[in-house]
Amino acid sequence: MDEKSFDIVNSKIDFVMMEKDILKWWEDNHIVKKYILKNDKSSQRFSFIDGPITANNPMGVHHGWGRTYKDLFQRFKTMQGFKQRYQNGFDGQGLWIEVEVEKELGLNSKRDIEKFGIDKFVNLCKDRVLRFAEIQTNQSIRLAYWMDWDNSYHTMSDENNYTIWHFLKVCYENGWVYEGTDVMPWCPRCGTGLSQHEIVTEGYQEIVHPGLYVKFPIVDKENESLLIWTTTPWTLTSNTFAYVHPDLMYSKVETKDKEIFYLMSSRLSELGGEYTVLSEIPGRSLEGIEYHGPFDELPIQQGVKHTVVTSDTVSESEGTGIVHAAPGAGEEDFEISKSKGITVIAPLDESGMFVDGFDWLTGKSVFEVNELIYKSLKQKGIFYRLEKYKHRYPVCWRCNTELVFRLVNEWFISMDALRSQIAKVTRKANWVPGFGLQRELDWLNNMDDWMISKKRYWGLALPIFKCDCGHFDVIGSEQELERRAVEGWEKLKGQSPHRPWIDSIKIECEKCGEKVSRILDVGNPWLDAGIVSFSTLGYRNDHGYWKDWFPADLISESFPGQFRNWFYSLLTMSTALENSEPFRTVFSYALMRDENGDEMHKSKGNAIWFEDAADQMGVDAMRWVYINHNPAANLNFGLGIADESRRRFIIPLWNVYSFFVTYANIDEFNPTLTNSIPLEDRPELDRWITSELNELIVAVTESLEKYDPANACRKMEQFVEFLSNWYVRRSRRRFWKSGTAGPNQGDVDRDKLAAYNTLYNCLTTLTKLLAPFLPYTTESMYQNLVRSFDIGQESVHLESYPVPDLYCIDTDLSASTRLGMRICSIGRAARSQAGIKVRQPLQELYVALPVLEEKDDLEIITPQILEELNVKKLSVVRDEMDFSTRSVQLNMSSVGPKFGNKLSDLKEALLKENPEDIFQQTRKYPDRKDSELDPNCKILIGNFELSHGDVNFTSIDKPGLSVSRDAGYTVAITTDIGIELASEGMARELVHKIQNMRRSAEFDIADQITTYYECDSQLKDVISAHNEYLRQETLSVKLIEGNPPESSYTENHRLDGLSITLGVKR
RNA sequence: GGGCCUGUAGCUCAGGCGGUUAGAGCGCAGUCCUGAUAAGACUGAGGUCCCUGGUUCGAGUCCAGGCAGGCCCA
Repeated sequence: MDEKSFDIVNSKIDFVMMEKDILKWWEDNHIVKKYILKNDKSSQRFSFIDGPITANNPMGVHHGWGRTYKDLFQRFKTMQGFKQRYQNGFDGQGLWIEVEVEKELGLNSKRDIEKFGIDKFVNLCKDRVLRFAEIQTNQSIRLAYWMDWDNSYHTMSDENNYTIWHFLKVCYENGWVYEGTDVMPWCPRCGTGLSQHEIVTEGYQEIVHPGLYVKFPIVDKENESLLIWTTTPWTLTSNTFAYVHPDLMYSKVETKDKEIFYLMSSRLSELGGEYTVLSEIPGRSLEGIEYHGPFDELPIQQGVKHTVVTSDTVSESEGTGIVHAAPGAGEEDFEISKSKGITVIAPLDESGMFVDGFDWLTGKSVFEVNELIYKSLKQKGIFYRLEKYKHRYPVCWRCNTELVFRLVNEWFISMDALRSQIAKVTRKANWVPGFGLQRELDWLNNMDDWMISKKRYWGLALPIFKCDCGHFDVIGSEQELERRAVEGWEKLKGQSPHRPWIDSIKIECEKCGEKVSRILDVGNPWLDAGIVSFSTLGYRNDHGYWKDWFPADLISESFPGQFRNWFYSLLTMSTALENSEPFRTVFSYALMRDENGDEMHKSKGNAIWFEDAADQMGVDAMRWVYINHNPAANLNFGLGIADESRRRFIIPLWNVYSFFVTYANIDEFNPTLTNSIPLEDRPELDRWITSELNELIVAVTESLEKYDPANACRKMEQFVEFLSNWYVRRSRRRFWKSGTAGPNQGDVDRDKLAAYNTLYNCLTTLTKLLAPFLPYTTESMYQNLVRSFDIGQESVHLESYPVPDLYCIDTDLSASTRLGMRICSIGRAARSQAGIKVRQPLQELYVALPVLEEKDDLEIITPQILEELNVKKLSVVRDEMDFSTRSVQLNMSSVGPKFGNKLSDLKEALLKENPEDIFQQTRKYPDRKDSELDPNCKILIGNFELSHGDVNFTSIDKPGLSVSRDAGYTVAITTDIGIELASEGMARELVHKIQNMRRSAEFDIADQITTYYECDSQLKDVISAHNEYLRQETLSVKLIEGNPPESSYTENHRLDGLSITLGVKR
């Protein structure tokens, strides 16, 4: 005899503790390793490429969201038998890391770093990355994110950097790499330019600047000036021209003080005092006018001729309509100066200090000169007016320093040749959600050339060697570097290809033979992440392997930002190298907010740390929240929502499981015995839930394959609701009743065994179906349900994903059951309306259906409705006149297409008819009261001829019944309770009381008892009439009249005003 | 200024092809259950489906134009 049984399931389980136990069990038994090797021999592959996580801080819950998706899809494919790589990535080069290390060291400028030592600094950056990579790894393991953690890639790895070199070499060979001068946003604190990517969104703040009005005296005209306006007084030092709109009108005005100003007619309100307009001219008439610059006395301004030019970029909405231009300090000014060939003065060094040639300003910071400039302007008599001006202005996204615009030399990849090609490649990928494609194309259209250089320390060493003769070279590999190195190779040997070690290398210029050094710039970090679909797959050294895994079947990241960052760099690099899409599907999702919908910020205190969340809500509850959410919408996340998901889904699931185990042990159910009941021999309730289960497998599999996991969650919640609130509830008595389901085949109750077979199948299938979603809960259930009997795989995560058995799907049964549930719901409403509780049996239930064909559906489910609603008889009412007055409606979906625009005439005609007459026209034998529907009937309404499907009948209830309606269904119950029914109701009430007493007396569920009663004769009659029933329901071997003995558990009760003393004894 | 997304119950959100009386969860009100029990179930009250116009016999759904919010880019 088999001694095995299920472990008792605690229905008040502490999920967090359970998860920690499971986690330890996985570790002790090396389950992750086995999972990763599970499909090693499989010929099917699924290539997921991980977007590297910045290893700079511990994970927050928002990382958990994205990583849950990554894990979900990989687990799903694993269970389906696909071989995968499971490689996680860490992003570790760049300014993010530098800034944190600077903070740790208390450094505050590039000079500080250089004094500290670039080599030490860079090593500390590497250390920091490794430190947080380890922390994030452990956090991810807690999330049950199953990756090959010993094989994570780092963007700072030699291979990653060298593969970027290769990419740059290809760009170079195509002539796409160039050094450009540009005026660009620059952070004086960090000493580096910011790329377009970095400031477009996060990088703006409302800042108050001076709004300064200055006179530019016109050469050779007494008292005549252009009036200009600027918010950056320091740029006046580098003014080389001014510009006006060619077509808009400008006014020449005279003030009280006899000064003459030129400014745009629509901006005259900028003038302080009274004035007279002398004349009006279009802007182009001002073109060529020469004026005295505001800082002509500075050495750097010597020989600069200042003139007015035109440009249609001049705004009518601010300033004076005459724009002062300092092309060395303003983007737009620079563009215009380039096209007109005007002198450019670049005033600032990389820390924002004035360079030589600015006399008393030289060496002063751009942030400390405003007052001095006002003073100087006043001395020269050209200061006009100063006010405050509030506007959006770019700041450094890391340190919040106001950016300045600065003329710099930077390195770029030209996008002109690539742009349309990238767009083609972009269209080949499947974007989820769909609008992602449009977003990406939009970005590509607007994208300038890609600036790839940064004047910092920790990052990709750009392999560009630029000679004084003007020639530059790009090195494409470590071998090429070694071959070409004429100096410094020994300094790099044994080090990673980073600054400062690589800076010692010199090569020989191909053009002039001079020794050439590498430019000091490091690379844009999106190069680092964009190359991973090559570098991590052995593109350079194992091309066959790369071909096996490229392009990725899936990548997944949050979409804000990634269109212009990772998605963009992946697409660009893949297009340049292979003219191929780097991924087939990109699954992206929105932003996480706090529970109130506010942005999470560390400083605001509403950010949630991953560990706190895991320990408070449990990982599975978190995961369910994540997956259950529409990824395209922001997720408002918090403790409350996780609790809700646990209450709504995980606990009901657990309770069903706990219920099953409780009774399965009592009845010695053993899943390994071969005595299971064939499905076709099981009751329809079993066949129904099995049908639903198989439909669920179909739906969940489809949803995951379509990357719509939230829909899978909805379906599973619906199923568990069905399982718990219909299947188990309706089946309870089958589990309670006597007889076993165990090994003694002799007294096996077949109906009971069928119930166990069915529920067991539902639960074990669910654990597999849910394993990718809730890895802990399903493992805990699986170990008990399956492993307790030494069957199945070692872990649920080593199982195959369930495959539907389409043969089991019975849509008619499904429709019947749903109809039954609906009728019960309406019936309960009718009961509650009449104030009669379900325990009181009632005589009859009348049902009227909106569609007569549904009568067949109803028949199968009728016994269950009777039991559920506790009524003796159910009648389908065709003639609703028994309890109501008839009315008729048109069935629009069938009558619409038939009659089209004559429908309003038909409606009018219908109003004139008697609904009862119309009803009779649909009957086979109109003169007989219970006549059936005539399927071929013709209904005449006015001039219209309809068939029975074109109309629906409904009715209004009569007294004597309690009637309730919903969605076209009408249900009526009889409310008369005769003596018989009342007695039966009281018997039920007694059962209920005795069962409560069993509990209070702390008897075991299966204990047989003796029950004593002492009461008046009316109740005695009830008890004797229902003696058998009472004993069965309460497991009472004997039912004894008389006062309960001392040893029994005793209570006094009142039933319908009658008193009774009850005693129960084991 | 251009592009994209969103607008449905007090809150968070579902609503395949246009079709009879628009759904769920939470919250609220009331009731039940007590052999899944620090759970659970049921019933009820909540809707101008952002507005206007159009197409159609029929629009939450399709089209156009607004309004509001969000995102992306000038």
